[in-house]
Formats: sequence, C-alpha cells, structure tokens
Amino acid sequence: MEKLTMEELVNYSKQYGYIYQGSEIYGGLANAWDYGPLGSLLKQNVKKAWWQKFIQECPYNYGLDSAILMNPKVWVASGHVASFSDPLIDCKSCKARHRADKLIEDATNGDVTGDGLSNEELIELIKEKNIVCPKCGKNDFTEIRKFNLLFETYQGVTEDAKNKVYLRGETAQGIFVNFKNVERSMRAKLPFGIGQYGKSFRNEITPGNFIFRTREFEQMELEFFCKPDTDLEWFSYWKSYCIDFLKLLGLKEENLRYRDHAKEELSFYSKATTDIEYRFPFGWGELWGIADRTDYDLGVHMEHSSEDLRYLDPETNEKYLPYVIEPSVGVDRLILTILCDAYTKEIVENEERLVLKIHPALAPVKVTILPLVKKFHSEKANEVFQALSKYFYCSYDEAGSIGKRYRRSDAIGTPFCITIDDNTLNENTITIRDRDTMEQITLSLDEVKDYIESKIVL
RNA sequence: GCAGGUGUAGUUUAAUGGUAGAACUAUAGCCUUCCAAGCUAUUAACGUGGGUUCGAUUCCCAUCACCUGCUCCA
Repeated sequence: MEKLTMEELVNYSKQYGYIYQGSEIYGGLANAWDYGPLGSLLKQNVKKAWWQKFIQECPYNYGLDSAILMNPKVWVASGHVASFSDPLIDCKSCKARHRADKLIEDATNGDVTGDGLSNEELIELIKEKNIVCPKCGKNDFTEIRKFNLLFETYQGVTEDAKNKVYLRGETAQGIFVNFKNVERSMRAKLPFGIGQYGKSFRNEITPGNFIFRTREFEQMELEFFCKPDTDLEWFSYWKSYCIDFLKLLGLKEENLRYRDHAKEELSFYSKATTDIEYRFPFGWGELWGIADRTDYDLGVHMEHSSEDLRYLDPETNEKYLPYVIEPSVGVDRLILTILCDAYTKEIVENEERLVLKIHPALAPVKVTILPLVKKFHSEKANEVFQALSKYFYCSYDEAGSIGKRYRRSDAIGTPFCITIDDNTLNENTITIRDRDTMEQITLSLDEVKDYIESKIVL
C-alpha cells in the first residue's frame, strides 16, 4: 500500500463523517476540527476504553471530572502563568525565532542567565554582549514578545481584569487540587491514582498536522501518587501499562516506540519523562507522555494555598508529600493514531477495498443490518435492527447491491454485517460476516447478541 | 511566526475574460438471493472580500483555510 498522506486522511474523515473542519461554512477557523457522527462515537469509545482500563479495572485508581475554570491562583502556583509566557524574539534578517533568555544563555555558555529579567533588561543584555543570531550571525532582532499559552477569559458580565480566569492548560491541576478530597472521601491509601479526561486549551504557537496539535483538545490524564522512594518502580509500571493498552487497542507494534527525554529537555518539574511515540505519516510524534513529576505539584500547591497536602502514612505515622507519576495522553492524538493505523487499502479481485481495521471495541458502528433483497427482507431487518440497537450502535442499509453495502460498512470500520434473507424468515437464522476475514457464519437470531458482545469486549 | 505550494460538486478532475463539462460517490426508482454489476432519473461546485473590465471562476491585490519544510512546543 502506498504511504498514507495526511491529506488523504483528512478527506477520508470528512467523507465518512468522522471529522470535519470546524466552522467550515465560514471558511474555517485555524486548527479547529469537529467530530462528526462517527467521530464522536469513536471518541466516546476511546475514552470509554481508557476509563475501563485505567479506572474501572485498576484497583488503585479513582475517577474525577474537575472544572475547566479554576481559581487563577492554581495556574500561578503550577508555574503556567510564568513559564507559558516565554520571551520570544525574532531575527529580522533570517526570520528565525528564539527565546531571548536561551539566546543569552547559549551565547555565554551558561555564564549569564536571563532568569528573572524583564524584557527591557534582556534586550539590553543582548545588545551589551553583542549576541548574534545563531542561525545567520547577524545582530538585528525584533522587540521581545510574550506568548501566553493560556487562554484568558473573564468571569462575570463586565470585562474587569480582576475577574480574569484561565481556561485550563491541562487537566492535571484539577486533580492535584482535589488530592486531599479524594484521599479523604474514598479513604484512599498510597499508592493510588486519580484520573480524568476532559478538554484543555493552549494557545500553541504552531498547531497543525490535522488533529495532532490543536488549541482546544482533550486529554486523558492519570496522576498516580506513591511513596517518594517508590517512584521509579511505578514509573516503569505505568510505561508498560500504557504501551500494553495501545497494543490491546490493536495498534501495530512497529509503529510504536519509547523515547526517553534527555536531561536537558526535561521540564523543570520532572525527574524523568518517557514518551510513547507513534509513526505518523509526517514522522514519529509524541502520543503519550509518562512523567515523574516528583512532589513538585503538591509542593507548590501546598505552598501557595497554605493547605497541608501531606499524606499521613498509617504504617509509620510519618507525614510526607507523595511523588507523582503522570501518564498523559491526548484523545485527539490517539484518535489520529488509531485512524492512521487502521486505514487500509486492499486489493480484492482486482478491486480496491478500503477497510478501517479498528478494534471492534472502538468501532463507531458495531453491526450493520442488511436485508438481502429490500422488498422481501426489509421488514424483518428492521425488527432485528430494533432488537440489537438496545445493546449496540447499529446501522441499517438497504441501498444498492449487497457487495456495495459490505464495502460501505468496511470503509467505516464496522466489524460485523448481518444479512437478513429467506432463512431468517423461515428458520430464524442470519448470516454474520466478519470485516477482516470476510468469512460468513450462520447464527440463530437468539445467538447474535451474545456473539457480538463477546467480540467487542476489550 | 517564516518560506514554498494548493484552493472548481462529498471526492478526483476538465475547460473558459461572456458564470462551468465529466467520472466516482450519494439520493429515488427498476432489476438483483451474499462482496463496489446494469438501466433510468435527480441533487450538487468556481474558499472569501476587494480591484481592473461593459463583463472575472479565469487577470491583479488582500484575506481565509489546508498541505510541505523550518521554527516552536508543559
């Protein structure tokens, strides 16, 4: 199969109702995408699968659904307000963009840092040290501009700066501020985790690659709290847990890899970070970040809120701040991964067959009901549709030849087709056809529900 | 943010300074008893806004969106 391009995937997603461009009739809005009827089902299924494996089936973890709007002090404490405002500077000559503080650091080999300096002081320093653009060697820079990656909005009906609030830049902070609540109300003992999924917002400088990086996106994050000296064990535990989850979803192993962050690229809060990367059509890209955040987050919230967030160890009677392991994945990015991985073109009897080979648990539509001949079998087919829709998302298709309807069903990844024919009318049996093997078996109507149920479990 | 490219039905595309032709798809009907068959009919497009012009989808400008590369990325 020739290499899948992003353009092809964008068209496919649009054509079949997975993902549309946002605000399309108004010419779109940069990097805004809407999930269509099938996309919204896929998204639900992805989140459901994550919740099942990371909350429901995991004895350590609890679920949460915290608010998008939070007290602005949360974001001051977390460091987002400060570090999301990097001082950026452009070279007028070669148009390269740099971080002013890094520029100074690099040029002086770390002798001089830009920490805590104002924009004017940074500019002054660049002039004073005669720092040049590392790319073109010229000394001709623009003014410093700050890019605050947090979206700002106002609470209340008047646009008063006092009421400024932020749209959350990550769901994690909603978990940290509820650490004590969950511990108390669930009588949770270390180690335990709190997970949630939900929307986050970042004013990314460079979004793009379809739904890979968007300004509004959905995350599924787990914050796993453990004793400080056990963090590395749990770090590897969750690394394997995440990649096993991806394999369970059916992603091809050769398209997945770990990438450990080098010391220099670690975020200031993190002791260790490993990304699980996926081989996208545009190259390897981060899919899942697993970070050892140490006690950084609880520490800063304890400091800023003056609440004691320490855990009282019932065995030793010691009080300490737990360490945190954070596996964090983007829903949209995972959906992109799943679509890329499953999109398949096969040649069947010299005809191209487009099949979306996604795990039956993720497939938006579980089964398509097909009357073999419309005028003889549609009534019975409708009955079957009504009966099965109570348990699964079904679709019904009576338009065109049976082969064409199979192909339509394959193209959106529906794992099963049920055909209603004379035998259904006379003997209550149906033919069920498998998307991947194209094999057909005969089942009685009573068996169908259990059969499908057994195949779509994760 | 920079550079380059693209923009005509849902998709792929044709032609043209006098507002567009097709294929596939879709929809309806006929036919059809298991893998994109056939026949008939139908819906459907010049991204947006300016300018030049008697007249612009076509030329010019701007803008928007997407793609590729760079840069950036909690």
